[in-house]
Amino acid sequence: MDNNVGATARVGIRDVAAAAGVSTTTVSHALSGARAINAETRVRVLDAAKRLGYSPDPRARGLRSARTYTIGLLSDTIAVTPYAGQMISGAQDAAAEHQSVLMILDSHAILEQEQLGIRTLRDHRVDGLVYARMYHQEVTVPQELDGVSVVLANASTSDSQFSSIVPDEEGIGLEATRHLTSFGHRRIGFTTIPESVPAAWGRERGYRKGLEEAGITVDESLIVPTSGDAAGGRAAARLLLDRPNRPTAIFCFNDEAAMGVYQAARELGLSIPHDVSVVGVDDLQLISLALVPTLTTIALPHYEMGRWAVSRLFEQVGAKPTDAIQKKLPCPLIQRGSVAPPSS
Amino acid sequence: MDNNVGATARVGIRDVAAAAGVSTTTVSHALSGARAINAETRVRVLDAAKRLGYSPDPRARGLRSARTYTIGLLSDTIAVTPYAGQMISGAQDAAAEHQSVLMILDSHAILEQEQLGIRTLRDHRVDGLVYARMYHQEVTVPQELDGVSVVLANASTSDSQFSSIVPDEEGIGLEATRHLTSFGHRRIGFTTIPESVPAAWGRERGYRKGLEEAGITVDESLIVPTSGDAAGGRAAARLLLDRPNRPTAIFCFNDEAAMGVYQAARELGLSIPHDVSVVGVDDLQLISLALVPTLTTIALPHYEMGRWAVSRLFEQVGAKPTDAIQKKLPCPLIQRGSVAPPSS
DNA sequence: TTGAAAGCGCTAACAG
DNA sequence: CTGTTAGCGCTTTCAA
Repeated sequence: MDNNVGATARVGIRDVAAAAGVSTTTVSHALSGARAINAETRVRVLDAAKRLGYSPDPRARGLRSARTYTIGLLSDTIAVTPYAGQMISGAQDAAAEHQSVLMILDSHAILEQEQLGIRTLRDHRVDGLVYARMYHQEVTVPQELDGVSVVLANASTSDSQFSSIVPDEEGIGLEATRHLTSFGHRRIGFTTIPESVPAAWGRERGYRKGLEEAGITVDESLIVPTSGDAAGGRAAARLLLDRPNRPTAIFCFNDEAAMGVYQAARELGLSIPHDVSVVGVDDLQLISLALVPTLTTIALPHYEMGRWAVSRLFEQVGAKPTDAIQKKLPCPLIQRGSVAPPSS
Repeated sequence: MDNNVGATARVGIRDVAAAAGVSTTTVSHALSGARAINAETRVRVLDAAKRLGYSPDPRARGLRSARTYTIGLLSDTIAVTPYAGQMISGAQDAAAEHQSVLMILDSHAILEQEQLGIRTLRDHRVDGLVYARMYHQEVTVPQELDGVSVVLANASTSDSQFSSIVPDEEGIGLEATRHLTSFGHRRIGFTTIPESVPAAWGRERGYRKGLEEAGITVDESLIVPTSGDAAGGRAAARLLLDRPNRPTAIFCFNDEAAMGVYQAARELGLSIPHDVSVVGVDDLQLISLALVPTLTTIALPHYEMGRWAVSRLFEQVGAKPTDAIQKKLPCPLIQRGSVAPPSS
């Protein structure tokens, strides 16, 4: 009866029911598996559904049952780095496995926008919410999220009721340092950032631990806090390399800083990896693969974090708050061309 | 009656109606403005709604009316570059202005995934769909999208019924070349990519036009197709710079290639911008701001494209196919440190 | 200017 | 194992 010209009317559950000669209830259950159905009947229904190209309207579904087949992703910034894309990608893949879709909202790190975003996502009755940060941070989950199932990605919180996933920052420092000591380096510089964030103190702790393991006393003058970009890395490297008894290797806070270290080394007439070895963090391939020599670096698992967070959301349905998991993800070291044994 | 322990029942339109002493119909209209309401009554309703923190359930709304307050964004890759984030960000901002939310789906450039994505987005009854590419391409809009309101972002198609937005590639080549000739350069190299895509032939056409404008005959040997990454740029620059009568400036297909040009120049003992000027395309700040000297480059307006596409979707409601707009966005040249007058 | 009633497409509760 | 009935929270007729 609803034969609009041009637009084919969407096939609904009733069409399938009619085609299969059963009630809509049976169709619903045959498709969802919510209750036992005669094998033959099921086949008939599934068949009709497939033939007609039927798939249920998630809105109607959600209106009646609790679920909307929709997951919210609320982050502070998605525009700046390639990380965001990977995290979104992981989250989306996990959501798809559960027949769900991602609703993405970026607060641009503005409180007001965040609250608006929460409101919007709540209005849409998302089944769960990933509260994500682009740079590993400690956060407090906004009150407005009360009653919503939340998992933190690349962020942690003191409130133990929330599941969260973050990179193992200490492990990053440890791996990088171990890698360098295993090549025989004993004077290893570390460019870090001045902010007191998990990435900074975690990596530093790992760095210290790695030196300790190798029986090396930490030389505090080898730890240089600067900005976490190329300019910062360049400045730090100048400080470290332009002096007697310079380090034979530098562990950089991130790949951008490593790029700056390359620049400084060049300016000082030092070659990488022959005169100085370099390890970065992030594996921003735009940089790590472009540098000459290519950069040995530790990859941050943004895809995995996004994926895990959403999967956790689904597992978490009906779980007690005490079941929350705080996960630290190990980060792989990608061996490339910027590390060699010390030459001296 | 629905006093669950812990969970506050959501306030619905009925609660507002009761509080304001009117029918749900009146509340609906007072909030949507769909029909005239007595001024006092309206105030009373709006007041009650605000006090109770009411906002309508978009699913229920969508079930009854046509709209879902949801826009789909289907792209080929969101994981690799920072572009994606900017495009998403722009799209999201535009959606928010229309009280809508973005549902993002990434096909990972796999046909099967794309079809699944379309299916999902259709199931969710998105009000419109942005069909996006991360690199400017010519595409054919999949048949499965029939009946859905579609706008293309960073992609164009021969089918004139679709609105689309792409960067003005010819303008990019023209601007870059003009900028260089305005500094007095007359031998200008161009590193491009071998693929026959709009970005390649568009920028080349602009480059030729720019030279022509300045009364310079094109030297075909100055046009070098390679891969559009640092390695490619490096190889191309070696070819261009390591010979007599070398160009005094190079226009690079993108910032990554420009990074390679920097490397080659260094290896050949040439300084930028003194011996060679360089212009890139993309303004990937990870690179353009990190290079020494900073890179003069042309920014690709991904944020704007995302934003425009979604805005267009909303304008388009009820428009005839003949109203479709194919837009080319001019791209701003960002002047930084890599261009100077030729030294010779 | 307002309200009552119907119904969007589905699933849950309640029969049988 | 299956069907009938009710109703999720809204907006849209239709009627006053």
